[in-house]
Amino acid sequence: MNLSIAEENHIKSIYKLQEGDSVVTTNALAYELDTKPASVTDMAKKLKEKKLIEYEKYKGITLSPEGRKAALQIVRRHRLWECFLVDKLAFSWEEVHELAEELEHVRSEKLTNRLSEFLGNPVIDPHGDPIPDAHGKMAKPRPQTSLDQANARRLVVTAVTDQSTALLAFLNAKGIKLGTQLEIMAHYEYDNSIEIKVKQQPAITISEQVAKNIMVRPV
Amino acid sequence: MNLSIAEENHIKSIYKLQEGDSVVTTNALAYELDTKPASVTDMAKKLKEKKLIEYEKYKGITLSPEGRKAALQIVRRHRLWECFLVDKLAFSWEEVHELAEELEHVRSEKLTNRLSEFLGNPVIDPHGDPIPDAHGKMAKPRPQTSLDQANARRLVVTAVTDQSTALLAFLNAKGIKLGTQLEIMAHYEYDNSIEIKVKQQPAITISEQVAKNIMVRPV
DNA sequence: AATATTATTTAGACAAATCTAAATAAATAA
DNA sequence: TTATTTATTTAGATTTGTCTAAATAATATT
Repeated sequence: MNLSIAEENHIKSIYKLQEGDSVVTTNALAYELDTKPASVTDMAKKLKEKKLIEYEKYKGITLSPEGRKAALQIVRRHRLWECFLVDKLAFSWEEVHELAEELEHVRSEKLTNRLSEFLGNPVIDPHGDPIPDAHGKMAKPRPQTSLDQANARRLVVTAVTDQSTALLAFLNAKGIKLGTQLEIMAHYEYDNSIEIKVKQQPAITISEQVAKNIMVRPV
Repeated sequence: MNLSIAEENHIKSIYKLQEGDSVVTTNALAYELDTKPASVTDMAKKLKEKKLIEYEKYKGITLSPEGRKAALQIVRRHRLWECFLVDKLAFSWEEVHELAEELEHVRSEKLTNRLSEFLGNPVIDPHGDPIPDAHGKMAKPRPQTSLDQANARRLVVTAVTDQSTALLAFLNAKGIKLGTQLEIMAHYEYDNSIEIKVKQQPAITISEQVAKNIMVRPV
C-alpha cells in the first residue's frame, strides 16, 4: 500500500485521536490536522476506498486493522527519528517534533530497521512515548495520569501529550523534562491551577491547561 | 525562499547538467527528471519568476546565483545523508542514492549542520563526490577523467557519475568501489570496450557506456 | 415535539504539478 | 534557400489535496 504524505498524516492523526475504540469525528480530525472538515470528509472517502478506515457518513471514523498497522509504522518512524535527533544530534526535547514530522515520511522498512538498530532498539522516545517494533508491537505504557488528575504528592514526568513548541519550550524553561521528579504543593480550586516544585527550583504555579498535558506516575 | 520538492528536484538537476557554464536544454532536463518537456517548460517559468534560473524561451536554462546557492544546499544534504547511511547504518554503496533523494528534502539548516558535525564534517560522499560546506563551498574535485579517456595504466576509482542502481550493483558485483585500484589491460577499438583488472579478480571487459561513468585518476 | 444550533457533507472552485496533442521556433539537410 | 526534422512551447485536460459556501443531518434546547 503506497500512501501519500497527506494520507499518512490523516492515518496518524486518526490513530492519535482514537484512544481505545472511540470513533474520531470529522471536526476533531480537522482541528488536529489544522485543516477544514470538508477536506477531512474528502480524505475519509479515499481512505475508506483503500480500506484503511471504517467510515460511514455522519458516523465518524475508526482505523481498520490495516490502517492501524500503517499508523504504527508511521509512529515507529516518527519516534525513532526523535530518538536519533536527541541522542545522536544533541537536539533538545522540544525541537525534534517538527523535524520528525518530515523524516517520518521516508517509507523504507530497511532504513527504519537499521535506524532502530543503530539507536540500540529503543522502546521509548524522548517524550516518553513507547516505540512500536517492526511488527507494530509496543510496550504497554506504564500507568500514568495527567498532572491535574494525580492524587500522589511525589510524581515523575513520563510523557507530554501536547507536542507544541510553545508548551515544550515552557517546560524546558522550568527545568521539566522526561523523568523529572516533582512535588505537588497545592491545588487551587478557584481556577484548578496547581503549585508544583521541582528540586532545586522555586515552586511554580501552572494552569489546568498545562497540567492536563503533563503525564506523570507516582514515584 | 521556500521551495517545493518538485522545484528542488528541478534545481538540483539543472545544477547537475550545467557542467561549467553551458545552458541546460528543456529536453535534457526532461530526460534527467523522467518527465516531459512540456512540464519542464512550465516549471522553468515558475523558477524564473522566483529568480532561481535565467531562462528565455527557446534559449535554455542556467542557474542564477541564488539558484546555484539553493542547489548546493540540496546537494549538501543529499551527500551528507549518503554518508550517514553508509557510515552509520551500514548501507552499501548502491542502495543509498534513492533514500538520500527523499531525505535531502528535509530543509533544516540546523539538522544539516548537526548531521555534518555528527559525521565528522566529511568532504566527500560514498561515491567520491565532494560535499559542499554550510556556505556552499566545496573542495575542488581532484583532476579525474572517465575510464574510457584515461591514458595512464594504473588508476584509482574516484567517483561514479551515473548513480543508477543497475550500474552500482554491477560495479559492486565486480568488486569495484571508491578507491578501488585497477589496471587497464587493453582497449578494443572495434567497440571501444576496455579490458580491466582489479587485484585478485579475473580481468573483465566493460563497455564504453560503463567506462564513461567511472571516474578515475592515475595512481 | 418543534425549533435552534452544531456537525457533517456536497457542490463547485482553485493551485500545483503533471500530461497529451497541436502549434511554432530552431536546427539540419537537400 | 527551401524543406524537413527536431526541439520547444502553448493550450487545454487531469490528479491530488485543499478550500468556501450552501445544503443536509444530527444534536441540543425550549
